[in-house]
Amino acid sequence: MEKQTVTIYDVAREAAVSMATVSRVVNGNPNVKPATRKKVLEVIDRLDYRPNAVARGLASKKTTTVGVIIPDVTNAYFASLARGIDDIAMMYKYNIILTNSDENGGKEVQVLNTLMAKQVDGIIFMGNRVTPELREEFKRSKAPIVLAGSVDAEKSQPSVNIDYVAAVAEAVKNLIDHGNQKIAFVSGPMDEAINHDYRLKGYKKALKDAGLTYDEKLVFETDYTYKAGQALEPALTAAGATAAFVGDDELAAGVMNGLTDAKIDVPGDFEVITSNDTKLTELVRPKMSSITQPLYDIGAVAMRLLTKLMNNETVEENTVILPYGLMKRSSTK
Amino acid sequence: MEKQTVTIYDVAREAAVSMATVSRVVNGNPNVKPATRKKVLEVIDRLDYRPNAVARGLASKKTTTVGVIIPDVTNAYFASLARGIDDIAMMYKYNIILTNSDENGGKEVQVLNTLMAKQVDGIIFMGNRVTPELREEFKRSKAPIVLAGSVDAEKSQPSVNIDYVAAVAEAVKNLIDHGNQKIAFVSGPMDEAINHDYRLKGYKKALKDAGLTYDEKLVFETDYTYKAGQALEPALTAAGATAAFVGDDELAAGVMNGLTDAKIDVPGDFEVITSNDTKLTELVRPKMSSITQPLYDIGAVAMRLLTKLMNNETVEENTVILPYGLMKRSSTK
DNA sequence: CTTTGATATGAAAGCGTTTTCAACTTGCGT
DNA sequence: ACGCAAGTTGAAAACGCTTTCATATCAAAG
Repeated sequence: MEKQTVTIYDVAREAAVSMATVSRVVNGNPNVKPATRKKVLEVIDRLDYRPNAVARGLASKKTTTVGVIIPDVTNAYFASLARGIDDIAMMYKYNIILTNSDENGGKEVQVLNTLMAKQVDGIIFMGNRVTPELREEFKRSKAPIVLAGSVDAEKSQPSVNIDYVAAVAEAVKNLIDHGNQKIAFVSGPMDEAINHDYRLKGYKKALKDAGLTYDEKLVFETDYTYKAGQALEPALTAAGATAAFVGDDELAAGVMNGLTDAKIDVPGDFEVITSNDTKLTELVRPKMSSITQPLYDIGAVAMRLLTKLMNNETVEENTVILPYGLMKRSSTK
Repeated sequence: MEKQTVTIYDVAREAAVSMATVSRVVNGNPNVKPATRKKVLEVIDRLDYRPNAVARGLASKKTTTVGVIIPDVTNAYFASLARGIDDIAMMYKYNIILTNSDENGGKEVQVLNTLMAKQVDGIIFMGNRVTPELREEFKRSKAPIVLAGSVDAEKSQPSVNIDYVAAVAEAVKNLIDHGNQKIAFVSGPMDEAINHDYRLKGYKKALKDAGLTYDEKLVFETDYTYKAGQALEPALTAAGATAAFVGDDELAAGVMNGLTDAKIDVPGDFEVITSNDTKLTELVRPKMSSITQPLYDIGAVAMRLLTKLMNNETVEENTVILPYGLMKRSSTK
């Protein structure tokens, strides 16, 4: 009793027209006499005909599906972008194939290949470690690819981001203005372009602008986890830091709570400012000051840009920079 | 200069074999002489041939793609499930089409239809408001559907969950054991089966078991947002509650912070216990006691179950109940 | 009534695979 | 040398749609 599928052929027969005509009414082609359109529509309704998107994809070479490579959906920052992406995708009648990469180069290459095999019309990539192999695969792709909230030092692809170096510089300057001389730079893996080539640069710039000297001992490289942040307290104190810029909100919550647990008052004795302005910043006490980013919009704009690219529209600027801000909450003075 | 795609036909020609043979080696069919397999493999490598999954899907009627309907990726609870789903999917060579529904019935029906149009091999549904129309669509689907971390009062579909009523009952009992007489039940929308038919039942059961009477005034229905929780403090105090069971972690963080901001000591003057055991419970101060759920596993097991269903394997039990626990942290005595 | 330029329609060729079925080889036992 | 089963291969028919191109149809113009 396998459920029977009704095809365009069945509709054509019942409506006494050709497949071509059925196809036309299904696709809203205007070259159909209203009377026959009505007739076909009735049959479609009666038979409950639903076009097979796979067959459609094969015939038209368009799948109305885009691939999205995300480090980890469980990360609030990327999840927000993903939401923006999906909403705009839906608005333009696309669906999203979502895959977690864990920023693992091998997995990324593999995933990219299966996405291409599935003939996605475009790809949105999130992740800050664009390896040469990956860049090679990007080039090979016939589907346009845009980076969202992610940078590639080589700028090999269209992308949408904020100005990370300016944002970080401003955040750090803020800390400096509060009288801090020893400001820690707490970062995720340094082999990620965003940390090494952008945030760190912003950090150094702020230091330099203020006449402070850069001290490697104030740079702390860890992974993006709450635990890692929490465990950082002894090292932070030992280094004599009185403030910290942190590259991820969950990580920042960790360092803040670690500090607090060690009876160090935030922001009284130690200020911390974070980067992503996810919901988390408001949930935690004290609330965390943060660089603000239009998270949802980064995703949304990236997807919008992708639709243009898929549509072969000429696009004025391939790398779009969205505005950032600084939100003072309670983890800074 | 449109990039040229190489097809199975090209490979066949170059290797001087038939398409059928190429297809066999690509699909690992053993009925191929090692020598010709080698020859074909070489050509595939030389031409960089990549099978077109869409054509494959049309011919084989399998897309190795499953649809996932999620209320909101931005919600930590569902995001965790999604991660479990994707990992297992990848393990079984499936991809995920992810769509946010906002638990909106109309959107859900529509999304379900496009998923079916795309010929997904199966569907995982998250959402606790299974409307009759939706149930109707479920039935119509030829692809198996399993609910993950979501209940349908009618139990119309395979699903994986924890025993919500027992879990909530235990959590509330815990509060009662601490001497609380007036325990608030803070819940998301009551038209969601999980709230009305499960959690509330558990709440009432615990009350009854302890000889306490159920008081509607202690039931607070809101939406699942931090703000909503935070705004609840006056009402909570007015009702004379000294403890609360909350149905969502972000919501719980809101009520806790609202209480704290109003100088009400948690857990000293007011205890709160939450439901989902997401990361959030650990980030917030005091850390929140919670029902623990194997979030990742709920997703993973749901996906695993789906693979069996898609494979027409006979499955012993269609509705699987995973174990829950109670984690005492610092928001309860 | 014929011509003409839209406007509607249909036939059929793909799209790139899988799969069925028949046919062809081999190796062996006798 | 013969017969046969097992192992290999290819031809061709799907799969369900879009799209091109030719053919009809039709209203208005001559």
